[in-house]
Amino acid sequence: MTATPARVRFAPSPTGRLHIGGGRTALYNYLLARQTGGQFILRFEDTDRARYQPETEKEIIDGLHWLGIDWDEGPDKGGPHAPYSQSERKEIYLAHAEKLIASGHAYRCFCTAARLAELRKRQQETKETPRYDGLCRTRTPDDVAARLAAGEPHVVRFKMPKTGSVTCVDRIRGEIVVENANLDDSILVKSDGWALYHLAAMVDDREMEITHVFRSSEWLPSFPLHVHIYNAFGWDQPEWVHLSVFLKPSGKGKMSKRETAEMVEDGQSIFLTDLEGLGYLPEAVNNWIALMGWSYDDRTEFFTMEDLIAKFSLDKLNPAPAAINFSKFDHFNGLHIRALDPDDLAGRLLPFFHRAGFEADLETLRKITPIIQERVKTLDDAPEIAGFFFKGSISTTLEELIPRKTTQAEAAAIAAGALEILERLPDLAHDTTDAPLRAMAEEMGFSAGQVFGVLRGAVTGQSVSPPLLETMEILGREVVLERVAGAASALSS
RNA sequence: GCCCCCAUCGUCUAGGGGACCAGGACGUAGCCCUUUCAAGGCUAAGACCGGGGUUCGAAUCCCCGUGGGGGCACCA
Repeated sequence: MTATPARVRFAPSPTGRLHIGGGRTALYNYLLARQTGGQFILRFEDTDRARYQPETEKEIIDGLHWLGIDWDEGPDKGGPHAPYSQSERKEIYLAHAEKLIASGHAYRCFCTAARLAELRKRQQETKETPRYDGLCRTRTPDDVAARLAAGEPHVVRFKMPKTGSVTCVDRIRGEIVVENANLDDSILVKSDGWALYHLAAMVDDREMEITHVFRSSEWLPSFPLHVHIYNAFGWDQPEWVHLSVFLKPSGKGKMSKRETAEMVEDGQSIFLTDLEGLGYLPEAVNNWIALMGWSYDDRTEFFTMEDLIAKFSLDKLNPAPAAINFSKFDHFNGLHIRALDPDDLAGRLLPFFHRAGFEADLETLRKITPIIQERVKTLDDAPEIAGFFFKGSISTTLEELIPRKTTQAEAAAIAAGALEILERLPDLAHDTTDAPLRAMAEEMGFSAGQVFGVLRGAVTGQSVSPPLLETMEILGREVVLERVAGAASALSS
């Protein structure tokens, strides 16, 4: 797909943790930039100094890097339109606000916060739509000058036309026509001199030559305002792309702060920087979130980053909100785990064994990985399944040593018989142990399952394990014989 | 209350007038494979929100209703 290079940006505000919704917005931006050979820009919208949380800037950067998303311009690496943090661009916004005032598209408003609160309260009581009543809209230049000279605090408001309508074009939804009479005189610059999103983001997108504005559909209500602002400056509109929001798994509304916190306690999370620790692969996260609101065709669902870059298309974006589906997430994680080169997987597994308290080494893990690769859904499953490989000794209960439909005496006979066979074999490679053990089962009148069951319990201490013969091969002769002997004596007592 | 958006299986979705008694995926159930557990294969149940139009013909286009979602800050 060839297109003109897109200049896109991900512009989070460092006021909270980065979740999968933001991750998806960043991903789509990134995909379009890489697909078209354009640029992807990271910008921090940190004009709200009260809600600013510096540590979330690092979290955003770490989260995006983990996903494999990198940017061409940003606060941490500069670029032709630096600075890339809005807190450093205050004067630019102020200058633009002045332009708007001069051209009659904005005005200074001296109403106090108290009056505004009072106004809003009254409007709510009379069930009117809460909005500014326009008191300062018609002040004379002399009046304004006098108040300015007196140092009266004021904000700058957009002078919304009272009549007519505005047509907003969204890439996903098409034309949205809104009556100007329904729109408010929104504040553009606060009394402390900081620009609000409405002004700052528009100015930055323009200055940074952004071609496609990806943002959450939560912005749809102020979309008309933003179109008006662009028009007031005489600028051409960018492509506006309003992404549908993510709904909680039940599909009933957005995830609340409290619910996301509860989720973390339950060992699940929508925060990017939690997902790594929970054993998810960034490849799976990308695949999963890319498909929430976007599709390729009627059957392809497995995508690598390269696939996504090649196949992403604005035309296939879906306007409807999507409920988060964690079981599908697990499914994708499994697919990507199985698609990994085993040595690569072993390297990713290592920290999970260490964290679970096992003194695992990469060399042994590389031997184990092929037999557990298709058994783990998340990386943190692995120590549970294969931790016994790194235990000096295992403790088994009689229950674990006796398979179903088998008596203790039978299990004891199996253990003793198997021990005898294994001791005589030159090595415990899985293809040398296979035939003798099966032959023994037949001679003794047991099913292979019974024999393997006893040995599984003896060797792994678990009733569920990776394939037994391969497991014994990796464990080694000494350990296997010791454990089987231990089981034989336990069973015969 | 007002404004805006959306509407296909439980969930994510394909579908853009006839190719659809609606396809795929997750999940669920069953079977096969099998030393356990997985993985894999096969099968099953499961949806076009309702009502009007337009049309020879509508899941697809239009209108109304209903339902769901989002927003109404000197937050973003």
